[in-house]
Amino acid sequence: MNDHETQRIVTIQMGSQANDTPRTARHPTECLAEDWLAFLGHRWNALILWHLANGPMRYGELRDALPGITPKVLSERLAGLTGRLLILRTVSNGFPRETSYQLTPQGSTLGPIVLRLYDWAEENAARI
Amino acid sequence: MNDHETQRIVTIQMGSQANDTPRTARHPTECLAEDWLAFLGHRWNALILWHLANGPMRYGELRDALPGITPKVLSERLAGLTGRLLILRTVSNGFPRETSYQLTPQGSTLGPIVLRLYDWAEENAARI
DNA sequence: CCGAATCCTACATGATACTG
DNA sequence: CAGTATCATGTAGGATTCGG
Repeated sequence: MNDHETQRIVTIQMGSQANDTPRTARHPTECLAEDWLAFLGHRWNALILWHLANGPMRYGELRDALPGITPKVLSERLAGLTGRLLILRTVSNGFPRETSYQLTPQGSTLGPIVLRLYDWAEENAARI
Repeated sequence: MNDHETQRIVTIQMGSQANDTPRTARHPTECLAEDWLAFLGHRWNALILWHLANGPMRYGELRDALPGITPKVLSERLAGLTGRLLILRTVSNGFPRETSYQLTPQGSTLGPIVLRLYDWAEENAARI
């Protein structure tokens, strides 16, 4: 199993650098914002949330909405987002299988924040 | 060189991306927020901005304030932040040389946004 | 004091093929 | 349809050393 998207609890503000927690893909961080920025900075993650903001989507729909993403990476991202409780996975028991993903309440609250960043970028840094 | 650039057509309302811009991110993105998330998600970047929020700091001060960072990486980050006009670099002509970094107006406006993410994380995702 | 120049490794991402 | 399993590769981030 490939899990370079493990979760972890980070101490807020210069906590003791406890290494007893499972390490994440990158490096131990002390700041929650830093940690989430790293997570959201991973490719596709923010985009997936963006798409799901309009309502639930199936795996195939997401794949089609994200041209260039590979099934492996899409699975990884969905698992990561699910693990962080930003999205919810629902599987039907029919055939063919239908898996649906939708934002959790927490995932929804994240949208406006990213939106702010987007607005800021448009205003202040549209051209780098 | 990596030439298997998949062409993507997603248009979320993106800022046109100049190809001559120093792409610090791993991949070309179409969304400004996505791009900035990737940038800010790079290790140390947000933390450097955080530290500079309290006022100008010298290279050595930053290095000491960021335990574990190597001079190379610190230079890279400072260059990246400078290139994106988030911080300003000032060099004195004395000896020994004194280089000072401070937030630009744009860099300052970014702070509150990251703060929002921090608050969100504390509320909704403190324990993953 | 403030970096630049090398070298190195882990990880993030992708390509491709295959399965319940 | 909704994913795994392998395999490959660029690059981010770090260790170390040297220079102005």
